[in-house]
Amino acid sequence: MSTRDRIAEVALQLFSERGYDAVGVAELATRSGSTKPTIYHHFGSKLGLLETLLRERFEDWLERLADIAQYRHDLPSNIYRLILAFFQFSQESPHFVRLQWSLWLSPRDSTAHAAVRPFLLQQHALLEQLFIDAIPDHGNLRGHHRHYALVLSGMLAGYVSAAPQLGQTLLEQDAYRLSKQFMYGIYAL
Amino acid sequence: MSTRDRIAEVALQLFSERGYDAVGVAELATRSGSTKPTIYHHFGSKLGLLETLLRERFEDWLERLADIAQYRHDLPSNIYRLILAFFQFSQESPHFVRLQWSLWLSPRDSTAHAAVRPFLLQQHALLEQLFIDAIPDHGNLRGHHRHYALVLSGMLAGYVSAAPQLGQTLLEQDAYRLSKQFMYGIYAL
DNA sequence: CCCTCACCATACCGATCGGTATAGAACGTC
DNA sequence: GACGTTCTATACCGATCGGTATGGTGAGGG
Repeated sequence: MSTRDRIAEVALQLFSERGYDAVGVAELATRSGSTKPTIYHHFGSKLGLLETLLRERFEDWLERLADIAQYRHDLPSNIYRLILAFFQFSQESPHFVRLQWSLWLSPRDSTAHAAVRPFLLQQHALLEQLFIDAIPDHGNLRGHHRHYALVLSGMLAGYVSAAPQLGQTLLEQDAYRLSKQFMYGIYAL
Repeated sequence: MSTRDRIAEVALQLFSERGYDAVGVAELATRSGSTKPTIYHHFGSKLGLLETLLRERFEDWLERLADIAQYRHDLPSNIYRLILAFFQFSQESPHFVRLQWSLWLSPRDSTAHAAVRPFLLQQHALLEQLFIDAIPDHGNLRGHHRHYALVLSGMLAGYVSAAPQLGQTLLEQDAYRLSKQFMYGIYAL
């Protein structure tokens, strides 16, 4: 693994564990077995490091997500597969997932929030679009696609981020339960 | 308003807007029309200021919440009133609510997260207890009280925090919709 | 052979960080 | 009138912050 990639990985881990502001460039250098000049050689600045990190990770993830969120006249299947994907992804890359959600709710005017914001808006837009596309088959979604997108991502953020803290693991069975719960919540309204 | 209270208020606002780490004590002093020595006189340290702030605000809020979350054999009413309370509270004290949720998902090992953690665990416990108490009347909650508490607080955190960012306002009608959606999600399982 | 590029090592920069020392002003209470 | 408490003002501390300067090594490609 290249020095560049080692730096990015260490940064991802430390940022997700202690927060962007609380981690100094000097520590990133030593922990990745590298030096400050090397970091600035590759990423230009501390913020550039964060942005690069997020961009590279989000590219793959948003591509995956776009496929899963593609409406195919079976909304329950979409919802289930979405939730499952988030669960699996947070087991593949727990640091990245934790970082993304923590930055999502992090203070509006923080440096770090500004860096994720565009990606999270894209992600949110994918969810909204799913609900918009499903309107012809599910009339009671009309006018409420934003509401449902918010609820879904809120549910996911809270569940995925907080569950590990409470000793709860993310199982397929939970994904199934969540999707059922969410869908029946739609049918009923 | 006393100097002490002005400091606390300014701190609450700045912490919620830019984050605990990103706000210096010097700025808190000037913005509250006071000085650093005064801040240290009242709160001992920057962290002490945050802790005091959270403790005082959470005392009232958790008391309110405990009353609302008291099970009275009408779970839908509990859920609706809980959601409504969160909506109203985030209009009364938007800074505090934003701060609390952002710290909830903030990195596990950050200084600031450690300061809210006990309060948020208390809050979570109130929700879990509600679902536990409702088991005799709603058998399908059995074994899943933690699941439902997580979903509810996740829904609330995401909705309350993200909605304003997307230009969505929090209306009573949304609270009603959320509670219905949540309850039907329970009935169905 | 030479140039570029990825990298290392050390040392430094000015600015800001959290926190304190010192000294004194305004205040109500005994 | 002495006293504790709540402040203000100024100046300072060592440590750490993000970022840079200098000077170099070693490998790959034209």
